[in-house]
Amino acid sequence: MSSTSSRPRTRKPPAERAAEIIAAATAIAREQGLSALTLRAVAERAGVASGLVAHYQPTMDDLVARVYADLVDEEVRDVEQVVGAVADPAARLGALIDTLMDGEREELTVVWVEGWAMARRNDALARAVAAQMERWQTLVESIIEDGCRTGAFSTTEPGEVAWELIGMIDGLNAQSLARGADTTRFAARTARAAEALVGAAPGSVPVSS
Amino acid sequence: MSSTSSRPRTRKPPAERAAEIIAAATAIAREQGLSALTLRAVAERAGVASGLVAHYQPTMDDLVARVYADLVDEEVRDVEQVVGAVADPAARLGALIDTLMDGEREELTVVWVEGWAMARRNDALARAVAAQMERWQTLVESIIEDGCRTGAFSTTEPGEVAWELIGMIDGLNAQSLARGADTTRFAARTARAAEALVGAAPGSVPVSS
DNA sequence: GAAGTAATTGATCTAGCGATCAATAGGAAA
DNA sequence: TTTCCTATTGATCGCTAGATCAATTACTTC
Repeated sequence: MSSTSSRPRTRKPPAERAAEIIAAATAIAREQGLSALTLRAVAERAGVASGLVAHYQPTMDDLVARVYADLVDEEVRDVEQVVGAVADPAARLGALIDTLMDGEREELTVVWVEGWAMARRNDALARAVAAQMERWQTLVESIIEDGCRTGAFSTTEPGEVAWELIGMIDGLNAQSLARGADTTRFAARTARAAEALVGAAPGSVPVSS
Repeated sequence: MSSTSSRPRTRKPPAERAAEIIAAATAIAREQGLSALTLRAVAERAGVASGLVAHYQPTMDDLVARVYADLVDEEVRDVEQVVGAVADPAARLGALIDTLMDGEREELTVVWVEGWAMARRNDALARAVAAQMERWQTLVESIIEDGCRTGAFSTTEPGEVAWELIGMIDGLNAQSLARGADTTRFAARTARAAEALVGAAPGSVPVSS
């Protein structure tokens, strides 16, 4: 009667297994937020014993930071692509606002907000949050600089204005998360505010809504 | 040798004790955030057995929501007072931006951000967050309406603009929390954006920085 | 002064967390 | 085939969380 029903073992190359575990963690974070990332939840999702997760990710704090960085990195790349398809700086700024406020990013807003909150108790995550914010800032700053070069925009501090724009958009997304309201209807107004900040003519930054 | 060193009991009127417990919880939340609100931490702070906290606050979720509501309520009243001392609508809007971005409210920004994150797993807190956001919105909307009445502002949707302003300011405060950067230097720029949103003349909303 | 009410205590229960580790077994190398 | 390495397992440790409750005791009432 020694029917110890043990899980069938499948041995994989370490790199592959490690990738699977991170993929499982990323999927959980996307669906349920960073706070749902527990050792056991990730193990179950990956179809693996909890000890194996710990083997590949010695501390959960690091895994959370890694997943956060991966998710935001993916989003930044996505937005870079959307925005890169538009040539005119003003239109590009409009496309940025559009895509960041189209309501399709609520999953990532959860991650973003939880990142802010959890970073206070997780140093690795705090570093990841800071790093990803700077990626955003760099992206936005380059759009503003382009606009200044073509004369569409006019500001002496594109870097600071970029931070301000990011803060605004993040805040509006966080608010829509908390209120269950739609962000889309703020896009046009945000474009007007953005024009004031970058020194563009009123109405020159187009949004699709 | 029956020296069971038990805590000396002090019996108080239920209302007084309940108030003490809430005060202890509020102090912890202010200093360390909402996530530091544990049954035992509150009990220790209040100088009381853990069971007594549970006696007065049957669930921690409710206590967290209550503390959140109290803290934000206090802040709203404070801002109402600051802003109420200014007669001119444009100056009042400037005073609002000033006081919300003077960097003295980092403690409450932590509470605010944690509220967003924790509300997803705490229904009572979610309701409190929604309620407090509406208080802010009402406050800002009334300023905008005043400005429209005097002709200083011009917008057909003061309520929507109020939501937008709140989102912007919250986002910038959250950002400064995450980056460890100063919010103050964004105040002037935020005033420019606010002018665009409420339909005020550029430079008409004054900030002290 | 006695009796009763209820405020208060602290131990205890269940549940979940991250982390650790001896034991097991898959698969490559000899 | 046999040997060896290590990927993998699952039990377990220590800790903290919220919640529960019988026992205790301070205070009110009669």
